[in-house]
Amino acid sequence: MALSRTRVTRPVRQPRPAGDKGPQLQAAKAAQTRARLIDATVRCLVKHGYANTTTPKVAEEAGLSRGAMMHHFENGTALIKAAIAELHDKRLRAFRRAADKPDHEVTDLVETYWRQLQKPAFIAFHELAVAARTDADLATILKPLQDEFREKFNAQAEQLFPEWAAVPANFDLAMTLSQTILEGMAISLQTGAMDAAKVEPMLRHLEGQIGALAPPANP
Amino acid sequence: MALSRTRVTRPVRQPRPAGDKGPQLQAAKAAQTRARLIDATVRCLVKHGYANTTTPKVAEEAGLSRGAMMHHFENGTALIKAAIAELHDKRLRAFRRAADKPDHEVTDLVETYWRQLQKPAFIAFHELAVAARTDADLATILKPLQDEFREKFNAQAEQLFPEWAAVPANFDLAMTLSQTILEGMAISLQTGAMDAAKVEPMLRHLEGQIGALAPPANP
DNA sequence: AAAGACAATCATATCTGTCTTTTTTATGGA
DNA sequence: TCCATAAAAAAGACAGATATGATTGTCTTT
Repeated sequence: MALSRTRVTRPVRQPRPAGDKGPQLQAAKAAQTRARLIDATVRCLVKHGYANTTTPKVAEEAGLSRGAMMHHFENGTALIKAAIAELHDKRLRAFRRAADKPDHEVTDLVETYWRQLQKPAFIAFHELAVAARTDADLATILKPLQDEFREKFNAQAEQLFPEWAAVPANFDLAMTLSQTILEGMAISLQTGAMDAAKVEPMLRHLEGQIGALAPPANP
Repeated sequence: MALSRTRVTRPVRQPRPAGDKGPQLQAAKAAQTRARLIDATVRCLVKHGYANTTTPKVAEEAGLSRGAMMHHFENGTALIKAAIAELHDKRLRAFRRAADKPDHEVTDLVETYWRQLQKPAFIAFHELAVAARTDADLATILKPLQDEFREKFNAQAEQLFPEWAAVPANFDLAMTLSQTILEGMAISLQTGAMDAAKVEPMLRHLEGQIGALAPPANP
């Protein structure tokens, strides 16, 4: 896809004619079509990788003509931006949903996040992250979201397990350790750099580590 | 770069005229030029990523015309193959060199491998690994080398620290743990998914973990 | 009738592989 | 020793393929 260099000349956006209530039913259809295109983009990211996620492929995946696609997204960059926002929200929603369940064990966080990492959203996001390393424009979009995710991730955990507040250094280490190991394993599995048989022992070891870092239990 | 689909029709290569001893000095120059092109390829992988590592860019990076380049490598695929082989050898050589030094501490392995992961070779290799996820031809080339590297990596460690043979399960876990954490951190740093300040604590924690998994010391 | 949704086509740019031409280098005979 | 010549190295030119953004046209909804 390779984001086209940011334009300097901004196309003038026509202000809505005053008194225009705007369309009603077509708006719903348009939103649906946009969603379809965004979904198709994510699927393409997973199937073909960022570099081979081209506008014709996305259009075909969505079952639309390229022209129709360009009607909803003025260019490929806009489409990618929308897909990134959708992925980001999806990751946050999945995480929040998991946090809303009662009876949290510390190891639940590990299991939950590990399951999340198996889903397409993470694969797609990693594709984007790798591409962003050599694509400044993409990095500009992605970086704040990465930071926000990590921030909310930590905040969520902090709120879920308040007893860890007594050992902030341990908390920090446990979080970094979990993220590094789980994400590292997910990527290694994807790229074939790791044997799937080693996953289970690693998960158990990580859980043990977190237990060792945990503050003394309240009786 | 996107490897072109493997050709079925092989261009006929003219056999060397009988009795031809072949060039002597030019062979050296050719090898040097080939090396220059391979180096340029690796630099391009690091600078522009796999997807944007095009034959014109490599030629420019090497200070050669594209025609000259195609003289040494019949197509882009051949160039990538050569670069992969070079990267693989480089990683193995660096590792073997480190192993040849005397007085090994267990933590030396951690430090040594971590330093290796900072070098361009690993970045380039990861670019290839990610691309290989959605490029079957590239995967075919890469997979055996990844396996071989991991195999030799483990064999090297096994030979360097024979006392671990007493606790094979621990050895296995320590190796996987080290590889996952270190490679995971290296990637996270590259993709901006991790704060550089967290690296040191993680390294120390990993070293502590390895110490805990180690067999009882010989008095 | 006006605007939105969708489709088809066009012009441009870039990468790729192949082919042809020029320059350099090596080597054997005069 | 010197030069003629053939092979290697390097450069340049070309056509095919594909992606992109923009333009134009058609049908449907409001």
